Amino acid sequence: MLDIKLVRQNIQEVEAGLAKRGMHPDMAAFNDADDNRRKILAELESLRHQRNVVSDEIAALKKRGENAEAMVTEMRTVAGRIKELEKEIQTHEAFIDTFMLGLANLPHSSVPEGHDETQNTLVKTEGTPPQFENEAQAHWTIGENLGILDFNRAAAITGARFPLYLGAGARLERALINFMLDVHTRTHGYTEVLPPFIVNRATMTHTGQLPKFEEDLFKLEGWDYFLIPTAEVPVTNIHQSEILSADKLPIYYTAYTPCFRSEAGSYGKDTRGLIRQHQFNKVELVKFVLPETSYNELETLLKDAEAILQRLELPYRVVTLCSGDLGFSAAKTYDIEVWMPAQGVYREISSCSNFEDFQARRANIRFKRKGQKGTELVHTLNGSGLAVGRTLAAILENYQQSDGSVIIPEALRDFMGGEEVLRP
RNA sequence: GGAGAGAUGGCCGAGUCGGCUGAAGGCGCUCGCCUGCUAAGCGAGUGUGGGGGGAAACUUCCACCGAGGGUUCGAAUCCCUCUCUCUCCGCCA
Repeated sequence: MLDIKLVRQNIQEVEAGLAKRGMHPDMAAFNDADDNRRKILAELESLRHQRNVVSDEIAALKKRGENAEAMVTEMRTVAGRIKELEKEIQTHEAFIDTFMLGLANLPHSSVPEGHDETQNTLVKTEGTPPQFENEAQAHWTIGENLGILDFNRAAAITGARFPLYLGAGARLERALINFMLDVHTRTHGYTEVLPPFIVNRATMTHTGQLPKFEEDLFKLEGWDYFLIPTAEVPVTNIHQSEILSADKLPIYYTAYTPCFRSEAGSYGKDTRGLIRQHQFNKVELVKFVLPETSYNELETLLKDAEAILQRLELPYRVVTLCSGDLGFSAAKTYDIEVWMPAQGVYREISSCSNFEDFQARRANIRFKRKGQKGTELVHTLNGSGLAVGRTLAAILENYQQSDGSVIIPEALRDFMGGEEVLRP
C-alpha cells in the first residue's frame, strides 16, 4: 500500500508513477472520498468531544445527587447524530481502503520505462551455453527417457500441470532443495524457516496477492484459507504487526516450500515440462531491512540467488524488469533467467524484488530506532533462491550427453550420495 | 469432537456495583544526579493511529484494553458473534 499522505499531497507524481505501469486509477474519485471523509470527521470528532465533556458533567451531577435528565435527553440526540455520521464516514472509508489496496507500488526511479517484457533491460550475462553435436533435447524428453519424470501418471493422479518425480529425479529435486538451503544458511547468513503452506486472507492481503489477484490462488473449500503461491507470503508475515528494534535489522530468512498457482490466464503457455506447474518447489529468500539500506540489500539478494547458478555452473543472465512488467507490490525487480538449450531461450528462474515499505505498510511491520521517538516502516525484499523445478529442468538440458545420460553438477554430488551421472 | 478458563501498554500485572483509568503497581528502556569503577540508590521521562494548529520544538482534539457488532448520556468493565491461547477428556500422524 502507498502512503495515503503521499497520495493526497502528490497526486500528479502518483498518477505519473502508476502510468508507467499502464495503470490509470480514478484519482478524482479518491480525492472526493478523502475530502468528504475529513469533512465528516471534523464534525464527528467535535460531537464526540461534546459527548465526552457532558457525560462527565452528568457523572458529577449524579454523584452530588442532582438531576441530570435535561443533559441526558440532549445527549440522546447527540448520540443519534454521532451514529449517523459514523455510518456515513464508514462508506467513504470503505471506498478509500479498497482504492488504496488496489494501487500498485510506484516504480523506483532506476526502473526502465516500458510496457512489457520485451523492454526489460539486460544487466549481464554469465556463463557460456553448452554446445551439442546433435540437437539438444527438451528436459521432459530427457526426464521421461531417464524414467525420473512422469507427467502422464501425474495427470492421472491429479490433472494437467502437476509433476511426478521418480527415483533419482525425486532425489535430485530433494538434493537441490538441501543444497540451496545449505548455501544460503551457511555462507549467506540466512536463517532457515519452515512456514505453513496455507494462509489466511489477511496474510495474503499483506503481501499484495489479495484483493486483486484471487483468481491466481487456490482457495480451500469451506475455509477463508489459501494455498501459498510462494514462501514470500508466510515468511514476510512472520513479523506482521510487530515493532522490531533497529539493531535487530537486517533479518534474513530462507525457506523451502511448495508453491501453488492456478496459472489462470496461462492456458497454452509452456504446456509441457516443468516450467509452468500448478505445484512446484521453491527456496525463497526474504529480508527485513532499514529503509536506507534496501537498494544495497537488493543487490546482495541478487548475488545470493546468482551464487546458486554459479555453483551449479549453469549459464544465465540478469535483467531489470521494466515498469510495465513489474509485479504489483514491487518497486524494482531483477529477474535471473537460466539458459534452456532445447528452446534456445533464457527462462526466469528467480525474481528478486525490493518492495520498499509497500508490504510493510499493509502488514504493519515497523521498527524503532534507539533513542528516537516514533516508529518507521521496515523495507521488505524477497527473491527466489531458486525455483527448484526449473533448476532441475535446466540441469537436465544443460548437462545432457549424446548417449541420453545427464552429468550431475559437481556441487550437487555430495547431496546425491556421490552419484556423478544419471543413466537411462 | 466434548467440558472449562482466559485475551489489558516493550514485558509482567491491577482494574471494585459501567462515570477524571490511556489506563494503578512492577520490570525494562532513556536522560539527569549520586558513587574510585560496577552494583545499588535518587529524580524525571517513556504506547500507537488519525484530524486540526505550528517553520519546528510542540500543542490540541478523536480513537484504540484480541476482532466485529449491540445496550447506555457514558463501556476495558454489561450483552451477542467471531478469532486465538491454555487446561481436562476423547480421537489421531
